[in-house]
This record gives sequence, C-alpha cells and structure tokens, in this order.
Amino acid sequence: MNNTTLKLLAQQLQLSISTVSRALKNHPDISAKTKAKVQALAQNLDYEPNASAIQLRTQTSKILGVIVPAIANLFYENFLAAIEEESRNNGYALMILQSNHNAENELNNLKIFRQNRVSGIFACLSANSENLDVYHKMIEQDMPIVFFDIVPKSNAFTKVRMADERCGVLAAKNIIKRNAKKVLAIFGDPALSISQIRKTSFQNLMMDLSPKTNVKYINATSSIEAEEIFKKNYNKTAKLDTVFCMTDEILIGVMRAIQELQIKVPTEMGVISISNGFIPNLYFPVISYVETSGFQLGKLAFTQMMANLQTGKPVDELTVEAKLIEGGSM
Amino acid sequence: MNNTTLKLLAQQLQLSISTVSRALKNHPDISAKTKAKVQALAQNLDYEPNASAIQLRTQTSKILGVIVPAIANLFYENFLAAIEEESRNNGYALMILQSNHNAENELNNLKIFRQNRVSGIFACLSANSENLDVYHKMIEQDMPIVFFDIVPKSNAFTKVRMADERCGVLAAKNIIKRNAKKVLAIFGDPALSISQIRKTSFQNLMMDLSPKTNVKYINATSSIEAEEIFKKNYNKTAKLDTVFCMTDEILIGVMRAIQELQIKVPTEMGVISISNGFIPNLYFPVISYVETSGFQLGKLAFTQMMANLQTGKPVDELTVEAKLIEGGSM
DNA sequence: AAAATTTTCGCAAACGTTTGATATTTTTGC
DNA sequence: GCAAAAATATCAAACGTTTGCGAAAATTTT
Repeated sequence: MNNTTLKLLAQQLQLSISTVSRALKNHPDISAKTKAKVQALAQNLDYEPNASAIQLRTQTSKILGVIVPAIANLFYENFLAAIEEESRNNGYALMILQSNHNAENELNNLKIFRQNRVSGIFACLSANSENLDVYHKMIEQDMPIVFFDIVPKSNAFTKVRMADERCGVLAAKNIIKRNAKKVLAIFGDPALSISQIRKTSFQNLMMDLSPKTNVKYINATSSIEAEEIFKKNYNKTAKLDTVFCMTDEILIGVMRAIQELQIKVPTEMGVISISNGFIPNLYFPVISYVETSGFQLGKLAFTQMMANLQTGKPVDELTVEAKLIEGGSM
Repeated sequence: MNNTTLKLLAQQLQLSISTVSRALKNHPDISAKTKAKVQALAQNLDYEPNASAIQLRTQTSKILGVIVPAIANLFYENFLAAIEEESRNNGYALMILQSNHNAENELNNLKIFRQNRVSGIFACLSANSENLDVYHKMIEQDMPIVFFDIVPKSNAFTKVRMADERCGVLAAKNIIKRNAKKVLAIFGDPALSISQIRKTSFQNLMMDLSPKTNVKYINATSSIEAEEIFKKNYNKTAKLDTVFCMTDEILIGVMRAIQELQIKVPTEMGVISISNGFIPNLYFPVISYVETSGFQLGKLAFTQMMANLQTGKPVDELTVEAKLIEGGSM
C-alpha cells in the first residue's frame, strides 16, 4: 500500500528527485514556488517517506527497543506507557518485546533489535540471565543501552532504578511512628538484588532506631505464598499488629487473608507496602505505601537514553526518589 | 553498531555478494563447501541482515502495528501480551503506540505506521474518533487492519471482540439464579457500543425470565463515580441485595464502598462483574465474574491478521466466547 | 576428446532516500 | 549590456539486499 515515492512526485511535477526531496524538507536551495507545488502534491497523494529507505541511507533509525519480562504487569505497563509517550513525542517509534523472564527469549529479542537496527535499547534483565556478554559486545559497538529495574551489578552499564534503599527506610520509619510492637515483614524473591537492598535498608533502620520492636522477616514469591505466610503468622495470641509488604503481589495475598479473617485495618492491624499506588487504592481504607512509580522510572530512563544517544555514553546509575503516600491503613 | 554486511563477508571470502546472500539462505545453487565457509564467517562476525534493506528490496516488512488507548490497562495489557507473543513466534516485530483515547494521536500513530511500512495494523478506536476515512483509505490500498475491542459499526471492516451479548446474558442468569429481589446494575460509558450491547442483552434476559425483579440501571465512567452511585443507592431500608458491575473500574469503586460500609458479601450483598479475573481475585470472597480475556482476544486477533495477510482480506467479525467463573460472591 | 549437461558462481539492476558536487538560470552591480 | 554573484535545480553515488540472467567451471555423455 501507499506507493507514492519521491520519484513519482518528481515525474508528475517534471522535477528531479533531489529537488522534490529538498522541497519537502524546506531546504533553502529551493524556491518558495516549487516548495509550494511539491508540498501540495505530496499532501494530495498521501506521501509518507519510507522509513526503511531513510534508515538505509542515513544509517540511523528512529526506532528504540524495549525488553521487558512481561507487558501485563502493574509496574512494567507504566514504565512502557511512559517511554512510549516520550518516544512518540521525540519522533521515535518503540519496539516492545517480552522475555518472559527467559534468557533465551532475551537473546532472540536482542537479535531482532539488531536486525531492525534500533538506535537504542531499554533492557530489563531476565531473572536467570547470567551471561552479559551480548550486552558487553553491543556496548563496545556503541549501542546505547539503558538498563532498568532489574539491572546488572557491574557499573560498566547505564542504569536507572528506584531508590530502593529509601523505600526500605521510609517504610520502616512509618512503622516506628505507628509505635508497632510486633511486625511481620514480607519481602520478595531473595535472589533479586531489589529484595536484598530493600530488606537491608529496612532492617538497618529498624535496628538503629527501634531495636526492641519485634520484627519477623520472611520472603514470598507469589501472592498465594504471601497469603499463607500471613495466615500462619497471625493468631490472636501472637498479637501481630503491623504487616509490611514489599510488593503488590505480596500485598494482594496479605489483604486477601485480612479480608477473610475479618481483621480491622488499621485498628487491629497496620498495613504498609511498596507500590505504584494502584493496588493500595482498591481497599478501604486505602493502604499506605511508599511510592515507586514505573511511570517516573520510564521518564528517567528516556532522558538517560536521549543523553546517551546525543553525547556518547554517560555511564552511570540514576535513581528516582521514593516518597510515602499515606492511606488510612497505619 | 554491527556493520557486518554481505559486502564485507564477500570481500573477506573473495566471493560475490550474491553468492554470499544465497549461501546464507541455503540456496541450491551454492555448493556445500561454500555454504559452510560463508555461514561460519557470518557467525563469527555476528552478521545480522539489515531489515531495512530487506524491506526496501522486497517491499514487505515484518512489522505489525498496534494502536491501543493505553498500555497500562488491565484489558489491553493482556491483549498486547498475546499479540506480542504470537508476533514474535511468527517472525514479526510489534510496534505499539498509544492513542490515549485521542483521535489526533490516533492519526499521528497511523502516520508512523505508514512511514515504517508496517504490513498490518491492529486498531482499537479512540472513543472520539468519528472519522474513519483514513482507515477506509488504507484498506482500499490493501493494508490489513484488524479492529479489536472498540470497533467501527460498519461491517466493511475486519473485527474481533468479546461476545458481549453473552456477557450480559450470563451475568443476568446468575443473578436470577441467586434469586435476587433488588438489583443495582452499573454499566460503563453509555456512548460506547460495548456498554449498549451488554446492557441490552442483560436487560432483555432479565425482563424475559424474571420480570418482577427490581433492577435499577445506571451508568458510571470511573471507579469514583461508581463508588458514589453505590453509596447513594445503598441503605438499610432500600434492601439492595445484588450489584452488577460491567467493568473492572466499576467493580473497584463498588468494592471500595462495600468495604467501607462493611457490607458482608455474599450474605448481605451479591456481587458479580465482567472482568478478566485479576481484580475479582483480589477480594475475599473472590468475586464471581463473566470472563472476558484480553489474552484470548489477542490470540484471535492475530489469527485474523495472519489470514488477512495471506489470503486477501476475510472481512468478518469474530468473537471470543465468554464464560462464568464462580467466586464466592453470589 | 569434443559436445552436451550440470553445477557453481558473478553481474547488474532495483527498492526509496539523502547529499556533495555540478550545472543552469536569474539577479545584481557597474 | 556584460561579467560576476547569487539563486535554483539536477546528477550521481551510496546505503544493504534480492534475484533474473548469463558466464565459467566441473562433470557427464557420446
């Protein structure tokens, strides 16, 4: 479809292809009259430049690639929404590929990106992607790559992530403020650095500022698991009075239990989580949470990408600040 | 980055470009020995064919476009996940663009698709996109377009959608089965055909099978609005015993009210909704819902696209069946 | 061993665009 | 009016592929 080309326009106007090309982009060499004629016809014939031809000629594409574990995810979908918006506003198109947390898929996706000569890549590592050789190789060949969320440890890479230390600290502070006596703190997959960071910062602050608070630390990797853990640790005699949920997944499980056991929030139980806010707002009272916005992270990632694209490669690690949003659950 | 080309391979091997090209794709004209040599070097040098050059030469791209109102949406994210997966498995890359329910954005996105010469488009209409001329024009020029979810009325288009009539029917049947006396039925934006269809089918069945049931029909376009509507219509004397929520949005608002008012589900109030299941599973008891799977719709849309791509254009309307998933809320 | 085949490979054009260099026309200065 | 300068438009090559056609080399047939 749409086969209007510069050549066609040139023929119809009895002009050369180069003149038409220049007329279309307001080149000073072309007179106002010709420009007008050319642009009018182009408009009429629905001319749209062929991106492939341009990329071939100029050796630069206006396409950015993103690898995300899954599109259908409360966090990533917001990240994607942000970079899509930014890309579009900056003349780039986005190519989004899912890895399903699978290293093999990840490699395949990278291959697709290379075939399409994307000019930059946003990458979120698969949980099991040990081998970063591909990335190293691509970076050596000047491919801008911005890692987000699940990022490599090496600081030879450009990365953006949430200020996870602050997340842990803010949550812990709020728990202390509530004067909690007995806390259940559920963290995510212990293999992920994000879990480790949040836990360490939480734990450190807790021990520093309120060493006598009784805190039990457990990890859960699914909402079901979180639900079971909560039920197991809750009973009238235990007098659990506060629960901390590191992720939305965990919060969902805990809240299912709380609803089932008909525990009153916040009087009988304080609840606090780390989230982008969507899930906490489903409940009454709204759950207090430390905000981690995929949307904001996306914005940050994009500015990093642009900087990277324009000025060589500013290798560093940027974080987006976290803040506490008070619901009525504490 | 990655500048290995056929030319480079040819030079290094003292072969012609055409031979290298053919060797790489196992053309019978090329001897086994040369093939081996060529493929080995290609591997070594990380050769990846330039998609733009191929598209330019063959006049067909392996890119599919999708226009979605928003990526961050419980329904669309699953649709996207499905077509991304299928596309990838079929050698296509996806270009995803958001319209934000804005007709102007929609047009811009279509332009981007044309510039990139995508070979097919999945489109979800913006709420306010009255003018379908662009689409008509593109279809005339043989661009395969599969509409999904919010689709044009005209049947000159290929479309896939949920079996919305069945949704309304199934929900109504379940309400009758519960022996409800007084029902509050909240539907979505009345301007959307999806709301109209679901409401009509619901209403018809209700009047046919249980004319004496007292049903109040209201529309809500946000969770906040739904919450207010529910609160306004609920009071001890009203004896409301069942509420129907046409969308997740509405369910969210209603459930916030139900939690706040501490209404017991299902004894004091039956709740049923239409959803993909994510939101209903956040509550205890789990809310009963008529399942509408964005994921399945995506799969269906993709097969339609493939058919369209291969065999001219099978203009028709396909629907994915709905089924009732029982939670504990009725 | 020459002719007829078959196997293996190279030539060259085309896809649509950009752009430095060059050619043609118009305007300007005197 | 005529050269010089400025304005306007064209030429041609290149980006990386694919592919019909023809050429050379190797193999088989008589």
